Amino acid sequence: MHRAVHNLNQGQDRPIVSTLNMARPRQFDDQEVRMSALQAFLRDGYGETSLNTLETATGLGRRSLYNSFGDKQTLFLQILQDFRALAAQRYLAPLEEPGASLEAIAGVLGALVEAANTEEGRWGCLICNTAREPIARDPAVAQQIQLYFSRVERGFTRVLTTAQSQGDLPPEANIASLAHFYLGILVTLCVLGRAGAPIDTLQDIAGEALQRIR
Amino acid sequence: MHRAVHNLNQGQDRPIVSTLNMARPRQFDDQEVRMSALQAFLRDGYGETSLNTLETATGLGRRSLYNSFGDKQTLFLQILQDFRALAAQRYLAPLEEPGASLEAIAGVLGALVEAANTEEGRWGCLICNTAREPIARDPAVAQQIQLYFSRVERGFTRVLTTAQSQGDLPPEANIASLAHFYLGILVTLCVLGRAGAPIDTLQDIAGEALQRIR
DNA sequence: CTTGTTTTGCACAGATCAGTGCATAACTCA
DNA sequence: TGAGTTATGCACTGATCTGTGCAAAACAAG
Repeated sequence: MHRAVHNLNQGQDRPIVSTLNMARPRQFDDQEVRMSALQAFLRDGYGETSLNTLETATGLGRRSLYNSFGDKQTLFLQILQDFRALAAQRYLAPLEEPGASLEAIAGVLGALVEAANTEEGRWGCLICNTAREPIARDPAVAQQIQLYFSRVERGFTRVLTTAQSQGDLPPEANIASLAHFYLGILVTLCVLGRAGAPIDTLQDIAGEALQRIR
Repeated sequence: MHRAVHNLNQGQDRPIVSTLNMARPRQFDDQEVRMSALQAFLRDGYGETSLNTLETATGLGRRSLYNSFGDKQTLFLQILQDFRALAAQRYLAPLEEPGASLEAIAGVLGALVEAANTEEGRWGCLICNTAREPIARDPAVAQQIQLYFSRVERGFTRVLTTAQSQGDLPPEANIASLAHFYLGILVTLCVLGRAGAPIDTLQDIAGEALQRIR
């Protein structure tokens, strides 16, 4: 059924646990396992990802999953954090660079459209997906969603503000309003991508949205 | 537990079944039951709405549910159709009136923002919600989603086209692209509403989006 | 090799899931 | 009232769910 093979302790053994008398080492890499679990959660959502699915996705037995990551919800919270960091690095990076111009917004939207070309990219954004699940009513999960959205909004706000101060945006432009707007565009690109909309549609949306600041 | 009381055969008895020798009549109204089930599906999604939930939501026993509507998936398909009709009537109506102007678009977006003031409106759009669920991989469900999105897009296209022909839009405006854009805005309003975004945010998004044609 | 520690596989518990068989209730019509 | 028909309540099935107890496996250190 599920192989727990991997390569045993590939590379150097990291000091996972700081016990004096070391025992049986783990047969997996924490990071890899979390990435595999992320795939599963992206594909099926929290509620419909069973532990059996997680076992086959990660290659671990459920006992190892529980020992290492706690129960399903605890694991999911860790993975939400992983995703936030990953998405920030992959998509929000241009937005958060020190001297980012308005082009950074085009960069973000373009990257999202681009992502819809890959199968995994079609699975959407774990934050947006989770926002529509019952688990989103859990306070800790809701906080993760809030953290991500406000980070996105802050990124847009920063870029728009500097652009306005440099004369790339008219003084009467409403920065906060535009930031909300582009957050909305980001969300819809993820959601429609997941829904299977054709790339052209996504491109049109991004294109029209960018006209707002051009 | 669950009451199957209602009022027995309220109003005139509709000719539900065309049998010569009538038997025990149903103790519920089909339409009401489907509306209650819709609430449940909106709140928890297809995958996480159990039959127990449907029983308490509708007030019926599961045996009656199965006899009258078939299994869970069949019921859900009927309700997807109900929702399409309901949403079209409630939100898309201004868009589909014969002589609709650009103001109709503002009307649609405004109505969606408005809906986020109610608790039920916060539950989002069943189509958008379902698009993210594993059940959306079912062909019949996918078709429902497709039908709704294309109807929305067609509505926007019609209004934009007539507006352009009347000089309310510049001749170089790309109608198809704008229709995609407003479809995207519609989706993001539903999704962010569900995600609990403040009304101001939704208003900003709608407002900025409308600037594109003003 | 022995001892100590952690990981892992397996089987199980208890809950919940969708769906069904069947007896009976409830009604129409003659 | 009685016969015919449908709706409903209840208990049940088999599958699947999350989570856990326990013993054996796998390693480190002495």
